[in-house]
Amino acid sequence: MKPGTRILIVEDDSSIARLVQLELEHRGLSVRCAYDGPSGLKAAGEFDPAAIVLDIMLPGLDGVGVLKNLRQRGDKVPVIMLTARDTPADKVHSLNLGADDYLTKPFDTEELLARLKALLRRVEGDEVLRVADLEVDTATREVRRGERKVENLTAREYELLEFMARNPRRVLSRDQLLSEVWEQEFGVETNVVDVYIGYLRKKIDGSGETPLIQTVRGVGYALRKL
Amino acid sequence: MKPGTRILIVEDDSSIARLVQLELEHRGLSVRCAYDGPSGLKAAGEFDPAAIVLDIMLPGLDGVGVLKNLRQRGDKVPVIMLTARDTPADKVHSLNLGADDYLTKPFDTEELLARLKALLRRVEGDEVLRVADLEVDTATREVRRGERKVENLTAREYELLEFMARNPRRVLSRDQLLSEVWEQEFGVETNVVDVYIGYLRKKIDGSGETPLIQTVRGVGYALRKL
DNA sequence: TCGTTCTCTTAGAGTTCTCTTAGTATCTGG
DNA sequence: CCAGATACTAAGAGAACTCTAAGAGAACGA
Repeated sequence: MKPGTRILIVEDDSSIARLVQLELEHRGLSVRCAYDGPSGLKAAGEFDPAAIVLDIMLPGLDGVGVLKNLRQRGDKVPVIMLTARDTPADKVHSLNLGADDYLTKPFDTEELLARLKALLRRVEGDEVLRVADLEVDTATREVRRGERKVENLTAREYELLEFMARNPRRVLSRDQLLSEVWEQEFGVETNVVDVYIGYLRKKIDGSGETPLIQTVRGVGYALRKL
Repeated sequence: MKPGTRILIVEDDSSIARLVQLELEHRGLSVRCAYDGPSGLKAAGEFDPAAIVLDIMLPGLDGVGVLKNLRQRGDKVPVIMLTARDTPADKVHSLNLGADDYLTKPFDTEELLARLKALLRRVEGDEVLRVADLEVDTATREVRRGERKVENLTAREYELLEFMARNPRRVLSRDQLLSEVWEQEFGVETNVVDVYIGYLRKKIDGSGETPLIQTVRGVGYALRKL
């Protein structure tokens, strides 16, 4: 998530809104809050957020109404819906019409963060990362090595590769990879990074090409031409 | 986290300060403590730390005041705030003032370490150290001597070279190198430094170039053009 | 539900690195 | 120029590191 990315929270319970705001700002995001449907809609226009966290239950105009309105005026901003546990099923289903994700209250802030992150990644990163003749299309998650298309990367393998491609040439320590790709605190004793590097090598470097994934003994790994 | 990185702890509870100090020093960091706001400010100026761990509650001048002062005089040193209770006002306040992260007491030392590490990584950046025609890229750990790329430096060799490149022209004693690169206490009887200087010379100075690694008889070694 | 795929752990083999030892070379002061 | 001090080098043992195969359990999809 790029620092300064704008997030709009539309939520009538101001203490929940506040909590979420603090957590997001802590991550470097720029946050604005609205406390009812109409002002939420207005803020969506003026603030031009990269994503919206939208409560279903709202005074004035409810979340579904806000969403419908947004889509009608052609706004494709990604939206995460917050639904109370007892929200009728048909309402939840109607989310499929235009929400990108939803969360049931009460929710874990970590959970919201994770989904937001995923959502933003889908939207903000339509870059193609290039390292030597390796291409990683972050929008479609397609990977090519020269002419050859690399198929069947699993989710974890892809994330590892993308992170490395975002930091080309740099030597990345196992701790760094663990915390960035696996979101584990460092100090955990595991060799899962080594194993996944092995998997990637089979798929990326495994067809007689000059290897791009380098081991830096005693430190970690780097993605680069030798 | 590079060994020898200077960290300043400003915390009035000396037992907490002590605990943190011990943990950090154990990781090879160089730590100084201050126990009130004004002396914290002073230490920030004199000690020139790479990061500051700053308690909000302090006698004399509180953490927010210290931070404000630092920023006013243009000091961009990264700061982690320690907040006693989970007071949102404090969080927001300090983050707005330019704190880089915060932790709520009581906190886990591991947690602090993790955040410190992340912070330093963000700041430390990718320097390229240069001594004469020798280049040491600390991000990629690539080393060049003029046009020639120096390959196959082992971890220890690289660390020694990087440390010397960070202290160019300075004569470094064996004890100094032992404690900074090997993290050994003084007085150990070993000639491992000599041996590694020898390895480095083969790889750095070994191809007919004018030698950069000088022996200073009776004292130690220096990295410099003669 | 059942079978498949994915993730992560474990453990052992092979490799590379580190550091010690011991012997040789070089320097310096007298 | 010699003797003692200091620095350098080669070789090897043991430790540390990395890679891989195999498999258990979780997650996923039909």
